[in-house]
Amino acid sequence: MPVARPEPQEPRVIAHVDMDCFYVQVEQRRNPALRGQPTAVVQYNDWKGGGLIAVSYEARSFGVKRSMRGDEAKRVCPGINLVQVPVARGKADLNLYRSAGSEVVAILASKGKCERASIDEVYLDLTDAAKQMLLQSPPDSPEEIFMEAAKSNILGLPSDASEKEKNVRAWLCRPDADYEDKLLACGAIIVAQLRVRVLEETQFTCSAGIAHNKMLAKLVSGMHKPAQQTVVPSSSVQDFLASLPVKKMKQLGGKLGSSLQDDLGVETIGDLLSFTEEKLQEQYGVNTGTWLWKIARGISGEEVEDRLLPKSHGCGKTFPGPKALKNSASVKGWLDQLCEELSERIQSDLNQNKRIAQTLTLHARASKANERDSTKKFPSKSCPLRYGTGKIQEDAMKLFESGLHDFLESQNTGWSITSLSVTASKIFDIPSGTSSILRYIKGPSSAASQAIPDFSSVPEDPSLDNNVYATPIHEEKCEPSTSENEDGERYSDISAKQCPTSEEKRISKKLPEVKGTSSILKFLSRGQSALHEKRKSDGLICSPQGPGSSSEANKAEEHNVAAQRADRSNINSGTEPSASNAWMFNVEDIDPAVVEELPPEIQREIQGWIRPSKQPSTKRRGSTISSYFPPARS
DNA sequence: ACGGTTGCCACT
DNA sequence: TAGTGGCAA
Repeated sequence: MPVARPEPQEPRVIAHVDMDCFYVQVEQRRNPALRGQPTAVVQYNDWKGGGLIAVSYEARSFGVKRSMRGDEAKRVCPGINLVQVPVARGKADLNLYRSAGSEVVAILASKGKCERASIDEVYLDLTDAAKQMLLQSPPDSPEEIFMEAAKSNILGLPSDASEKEKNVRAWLCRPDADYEDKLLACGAIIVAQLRVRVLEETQFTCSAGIAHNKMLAKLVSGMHKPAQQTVVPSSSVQDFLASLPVKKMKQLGGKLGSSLQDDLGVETIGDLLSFTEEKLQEQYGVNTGTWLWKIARGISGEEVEDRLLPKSHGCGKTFPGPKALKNSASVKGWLDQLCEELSERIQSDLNQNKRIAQTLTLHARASKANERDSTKKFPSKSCPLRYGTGKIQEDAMKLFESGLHDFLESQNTGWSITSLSVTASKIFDIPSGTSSILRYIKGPSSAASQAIPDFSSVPEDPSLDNNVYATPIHEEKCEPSTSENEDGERYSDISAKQCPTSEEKRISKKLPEVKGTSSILKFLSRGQSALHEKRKSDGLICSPQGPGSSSEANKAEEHNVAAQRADRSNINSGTEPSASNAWMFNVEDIDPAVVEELPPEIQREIQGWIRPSKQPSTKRRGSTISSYFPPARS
C-alpha cells in the first residue's frame, strides 16, 4: 500500500526519464539494419512465436502490441523483425539490457541525485542544478533556448498550434514567471541536454517528464513518446488530474483502482476531491486514505533516492503447461541453472560495486496432481546467503524441499512446478572504513578476532571476477598477534596481506562510505565468525560458550550447522571457481567474546542483531524426503 | 499455455 | 523475521 509523505516546503525539480522501447533500441544498436524498421524483441519462440517484450514504434503503427505472441505480430505486421532475447543456461538472459541500462544511468546521474527505478527508467532530482542555472544563466531570450528544450511539451499550453515551438520558447524564458515555473524551465533545459548526451553517447532515445514531484513527472514522461519531454507547471496540475482516469495513476492500476471505481464510483483522480480524508481513511486505512487524499491534490513528497544500482538480483523461469516440472531431479537441474546465473551476478556485483547480498529466497508456483484447481500456494522460503555457486545451489534446493514439504502438508500426492525463481536481496555496500573499526575487534584475549579481512585490498579491476580477495582461511596464521603498520595503527593480524599499507588505504578511500557503525560491524562479523569456527573444528582453540549458546532442543539442528560451517572452510569444494569467499558468512555468528571487548555503545548496537542462526534445513516431521518425492517418471 | 521476467514496496 | 500480496513495465 502506498504511504503518503509530507511534501517538502521548498519546490523541487524532479524528472522521470523513460527509455523508448528499450530492448528494441538495444537490438537496433547491435544491428543497425533494424533501425527505422518494424521490430519487436521476443523471448523464446517455440510456442506461438515467443512473447513480445518490446515493440518499436514502427511496429506499433501496424497495431502490434506487447501482449501479442510472435505469430500474431507476424499476422498483423508481416514485415516485422522479431529479435530473440539471448538464451543462456536454458533461460532468457537479460544481461545485455542490464548493462545498456547502466550506461544510461551513468550519464543521467551526472546532474543531480539519480534513482534507478528499473532497467530502463530513472528519477532525477534536479533541484540544485536548476537553482544554480537560475542564478548563473537564467534563460532570458527565446532564441538562445536550446533546440531540444524548445521541443518540450508544456502541459496547459496549446500544443497543436502552428506556433508551438515559439510558444514553448516563450514559456521557457517568461520574465514574469513564478519562481517555481522558472525552476521547472531550467529543469526542462537540463533534461533536454541530458537526453541529447544520452543519445550521443549511447545512441538511445528516451522520453522524460519534468515536474515538482515524482508522481507528476512519472505521469507525463510517457505522454509524448518517443524522444520527447513534457513539463508540468503547477498551474496545470488541477485540470490535468481532474480528467485523469484513476487507473492511469501509479499504484491504482490494480485492485485499489478497481475498488475506487466500483465501491466509490471514482472514475478520475479529480473525482477523489469530493471525499474527505477521513472518509478515504475509513475506506482504505490511514496510510492509503491519506495518500489518496494527497495525490488528488497533486501532492507527493516521495524523495528521489540516491541509488544507481538494483536492490536485489533475481533469476526465474516459468514452465507452463506441459513443461511443468514433476520430479525433484528436473527441479534440481533447473534450480542449478538459475543459481549459476544468480551466483555470477552477485559475484559481479561484489567485484564491480563492492556490494554483498545477505539473503537468498526461493519462489515457486506449484499445483497438485489431483486437485486441478488447488488454491494453495507454494510458500516462498529464504535463508542467509552463502557465496559460491555450489553453496547457493545446495541452499536453494533445501529451500525448495522445505517449501514443497509445507506445500504438500504430508499428503502423498504428485505435484508439478510451473515456475521457479531465486533472488538475492538485502544487499549492502562494503564499508571503506574497515581499518578504523578493525581496532575494536582485536586483542590477544580474543582468539576469534583474526579472520577479519581487509577490504581495502580488494582490487579495483572489474575483470578480476572470481579472484581472491581475502586471504584464504586455511592459509592464515593461527597464532594471534598484533602488529603496527607504518601509520602506527595496530592490527590484529600480522598477515602482510591484512595489514593495509598507506597505498592500500589511499585506494580504500575511493570505496563507498557507509553511514552507520552497525553496518560496518555487521559486515566484519562475517569473516570473524568464519575463522573462529574453522579453528574450533580444527581443535586449535576452545570455543568460549556465549550467552546465546544452544539448548538441548536444537542440538541436532546445530550439528547440521556445524557441518555446514566446516564445509565453508573448505577450499575449492566442488564447483567453486575459487574459495575466495570463505570469509562471507552469517552475521548472526558473531562471537560473544569479541563483543565483550567492544566499547559499550557498539556493544549495544551489536546486541540487536545477534540472533539464532537459521540455515536452510529440511525439517521432515516424522517423514523422509523420499516419502514426499514421487517416483521419477520420465 | 498466465505476456515472461524482472524488480519494488507495504504489511504482518 | 520471513513470508505474503500487490503493483509495474
